[in-house]
Amino acid sequence: MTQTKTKTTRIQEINRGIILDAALEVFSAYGFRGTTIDQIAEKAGMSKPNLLYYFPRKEDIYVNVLEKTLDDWLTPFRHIDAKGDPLDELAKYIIAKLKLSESRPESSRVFANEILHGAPAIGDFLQTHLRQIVDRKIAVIRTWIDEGRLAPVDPHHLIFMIWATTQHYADFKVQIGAVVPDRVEDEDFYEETAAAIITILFNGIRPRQDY
Amino acid sequence: MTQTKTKTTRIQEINRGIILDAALEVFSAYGFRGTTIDQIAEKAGMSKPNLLYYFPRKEDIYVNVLEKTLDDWLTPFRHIDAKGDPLDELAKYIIAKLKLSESRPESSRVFANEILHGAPAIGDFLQTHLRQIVDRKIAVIRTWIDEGRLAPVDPHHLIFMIWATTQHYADFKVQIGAVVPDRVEDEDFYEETAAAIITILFNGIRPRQDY
DNA sequence: AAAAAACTTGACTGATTGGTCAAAATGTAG
DNA sequence: CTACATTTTGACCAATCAGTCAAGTTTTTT
Repeated sequence: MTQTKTKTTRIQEINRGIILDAALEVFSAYGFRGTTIDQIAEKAGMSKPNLLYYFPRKEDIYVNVLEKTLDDWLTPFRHIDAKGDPLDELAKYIIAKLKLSESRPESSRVFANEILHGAPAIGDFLQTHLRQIVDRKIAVIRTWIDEGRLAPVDPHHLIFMIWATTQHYADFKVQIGAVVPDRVEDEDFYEETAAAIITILFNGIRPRQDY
Repeated sequence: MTQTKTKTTRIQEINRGIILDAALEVFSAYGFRGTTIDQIAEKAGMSKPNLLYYFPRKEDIYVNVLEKTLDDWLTPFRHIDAKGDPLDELAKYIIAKLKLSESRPESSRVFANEILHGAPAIGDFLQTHLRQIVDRKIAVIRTWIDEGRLAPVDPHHLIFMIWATTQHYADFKVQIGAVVPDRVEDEDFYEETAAAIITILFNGIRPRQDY
């Protein structure tokens, strides 16, 4: 067996982690081109050549960061459970994504930036893996609609709306902060946000008699 | 009167326009740092020094492009009319924004990219001008709600939801294309999208007896 | 038609930056 | 303790790129 040895040492594991954490912050703030290896190295507390010892190319760091963020991003989506109550499941999903937007906005931004620029690094992933997962959830939503447990809406656009809205609170935070400067710093802003979004999404904005 | 002469010639007007059009495309694809002046110059069909004759710094081009996109972006929002029917006005706004996402996605992307990276060039604008416009529309929405012509939802979050969703179709086009590859190329995809979004937003996704 | 103003560009320059290299320092296995 | 592998870094290189400059060409004015 010509096995390429891939023994990962303790130091390697630690340093790769440090580098990826530092890189996430820098990439999220400045984008791929706007980020310099020196910036990441400084934030990671090591020399540039040392960093390049762990990730030989700038792109390697970027791809690794992206893979991590993709996972963050998709995990709550995967957790949507066909057997659960439709509204509960979607509410849970929205809350989970908003919580992520709050706790790890950098992650969301790196992802958004990649898509915005045409997904040069993860285009393939989107067309294969993401599409597959989405197809599966689309089927779940259709079933819910067929069973009369959800209003008859277009599943794709429903998903896009939820993605867009939850993503927005991480990616456009600066804009939100400029428009509602007082509330955005509140401890419970994200809970208030979740409640507001869920209310609108569930009930719509058309006035009803029964209020 | 010490008047600085600002006589704009015909050639200046034409060339500035050509440059800004070219720059919009390049900035939207590669971001500020990712764009080189040479790229813009080539796309504009002129030499780099000539381009710099019209806009002395790279940032000048960028700021000018941003101002144009901001205008695109805000015009439909300004058109929301307090005297109109609430649902009609919001539907019109959604349709206008989606139409823009379709016809000028570059514009939307440059704007998104700027916000994503913390709005270094237009932060002030957001905190003053944008905030003012938004405050005014928030008041309109509150009035509509008080009059019982709109369900009692949080006006800020309603606006954010609409912004997020409509923006999404321009900014995340690659992702949408990966997930619904067949439909996205259709002539009437944007009309279908508008209809789906409006349905969800107006009626919500909670199933009702009266279907 | 001549002079002035506006426009255009080839050839540079200095700064930045992704990546290399060889040598030193540190860790580890026997 | 010793030999070997792993980790670390200062010094460096080549490419890229924002911006300059001086010399030319074209357009406008008189």
